[in-house]
Amino acid sequence: MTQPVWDPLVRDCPSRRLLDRIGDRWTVLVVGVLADGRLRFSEIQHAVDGVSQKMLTQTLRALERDGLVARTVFPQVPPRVEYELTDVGRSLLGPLRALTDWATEHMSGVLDARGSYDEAQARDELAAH
Amino acid sequence: MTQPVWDPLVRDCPSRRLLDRIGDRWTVLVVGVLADGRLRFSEIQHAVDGVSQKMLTQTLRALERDGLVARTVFPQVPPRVEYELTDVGRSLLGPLRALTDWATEHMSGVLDARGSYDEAQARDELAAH
DNA sequence: CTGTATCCGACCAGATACTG
DNA sequence: CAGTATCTGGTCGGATACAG
Repeated sequence: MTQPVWDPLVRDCPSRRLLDRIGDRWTVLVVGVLADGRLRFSEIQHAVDGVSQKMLTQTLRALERDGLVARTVFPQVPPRVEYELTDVGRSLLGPLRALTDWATEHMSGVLDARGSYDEAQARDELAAH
Repeated sequence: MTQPVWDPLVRDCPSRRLLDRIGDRWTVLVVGVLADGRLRFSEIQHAVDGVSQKMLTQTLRALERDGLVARTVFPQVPPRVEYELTDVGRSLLGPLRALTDWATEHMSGVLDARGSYDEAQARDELAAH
């Protein structure tokens, strides 16, 4: 018996590229803050702590290109640009929430496991002398 | 109203670090091929197309450190090492499947959106001359 | 305010060679 | 078979300066 559920992931490049996008450092966070509604560029930057202007621009462009985020420019001075999730973008919220829920639930357990592993490593290194 | 669901993601570093791990290039694929059961190192490498020995080792070590994968060494010559998901590791399969299902379902739409966006870009660049 | 352009350091990942 | 060690090119991302 093979792994039918995972075949697309392993063999099929297109779906893997989608996962690559989700995997980057800021995409999930940006989609997250856009979950509630429209936001201006500066509002997103403020909400996603630590993101640089360059990275936020790149992330939003990629999301727009993939049709997950809609960009609206208001012809004003100074400029006003607002971003919001499209229907497709919103459809990603469910799966993403499943992941973050898992992370929240298992965070402490994983952190403990890391501690134990690192302790064991330290002991082994000492024993090597 | 704030974004209560996403606050942990944006502000809480530990849970973000968990997502960072999932976001790397090979973790999801390795967890995927281990979904069915125990596998040897070489079997995993064969199943996950394109992964180098170095990256597979690093990925498996990280998963072991986090308690998502169990590593069993058989004291033989030549060595035999088997990997399998722990209970925690298996608990990640559900959320992961939600994501891959989403990717499969929306793949073509996203690809179309990319094509349209790139076309529009090309037109704009031509119009600039 | 919302970008774009450029430079540069840090990290990632592949290739290769070697070991128990 | 299952790693470790090292080198190196490429990419990511931050800082800065500047533009519309």
